[in-house]
Amino acid sequence: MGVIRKTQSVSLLLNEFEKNSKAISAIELVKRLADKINKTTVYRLLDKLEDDGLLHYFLDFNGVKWFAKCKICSKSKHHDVHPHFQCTDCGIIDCLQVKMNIPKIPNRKVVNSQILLLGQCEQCL
Amino acid sequence: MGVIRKTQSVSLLLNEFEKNSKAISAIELVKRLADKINKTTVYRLLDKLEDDGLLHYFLDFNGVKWFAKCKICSKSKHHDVHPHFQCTDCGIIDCLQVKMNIPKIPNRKVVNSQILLLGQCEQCL
DNA sequence: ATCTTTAACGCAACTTAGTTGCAATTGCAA
DNA sequence: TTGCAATTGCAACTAAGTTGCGTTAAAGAT
Repeated sequence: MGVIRKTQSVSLLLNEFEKNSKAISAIELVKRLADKINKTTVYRLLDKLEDDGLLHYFLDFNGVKWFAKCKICSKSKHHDVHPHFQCTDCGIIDCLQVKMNIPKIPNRKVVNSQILLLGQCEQCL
Repeated sequence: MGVIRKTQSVSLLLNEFEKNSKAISAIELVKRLADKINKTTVYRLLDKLEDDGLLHYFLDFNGVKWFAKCKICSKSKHHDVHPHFQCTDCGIIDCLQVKMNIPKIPNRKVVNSQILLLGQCEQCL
């Protein structure tokens, strides 16, 4: 991985993330780009862009993969560990720019975390 | 849902959770019980036991469903919202009996959370 | 103890997110 | 503009989980 060519597919895909700052599910991306990019290519590009630190991903309440733009990540490591918020009514997901305190666990070494908060978003309240 | 009969399948399934207090993935349970209970039945029972408050479930790092015994849940609601810890080396998952502080998010109502901590367990350190 | 009801079960076929192998194409550097 | 490795599309596959339906078996009633 690492080097990535500036192909049409790459810009089409990244363009989807420029529209707004919300996260987008892989499924949704495949649908949106169905007539322009093959499903396989979408998944492969998402993996690559994640690997290169341009996107990060996480799983929603149903185990579906979502992607969002990285803000402070580098190629070598995803530093941008933050919670995500999913609205249980409309399904939308946001990255939350809040710090959460990860407790020390005796006899274990915690190196990463996945935090999904569920509830109702501004629109649905 | 609600009423559950004390069938052989139910006791076989619950018996798996009596062996120790670790969480078990649905996949693992299907495998372990393959020659005694049909796959469909395992999934249906897990759903029902979850519904009845005897088990709770969550998703691991790969989106796989895991189940564990509930300690303070009732039929009507899962109160037992706690983080889970998954070892990235051996894959084992524990329920953590620690309280995590869920931050208030402006303009949103947080009603639930899924927190997965990743790292190395006591055995693998 | 036997009957009756209906929840629970097994089986096969299905759904769907995501992956793999491979041949064809294309970006890009020489 | 040529060569070649990276990228892409296609078709077929994988695997977790679900659905429909006919059969079996708990458990209360007789």
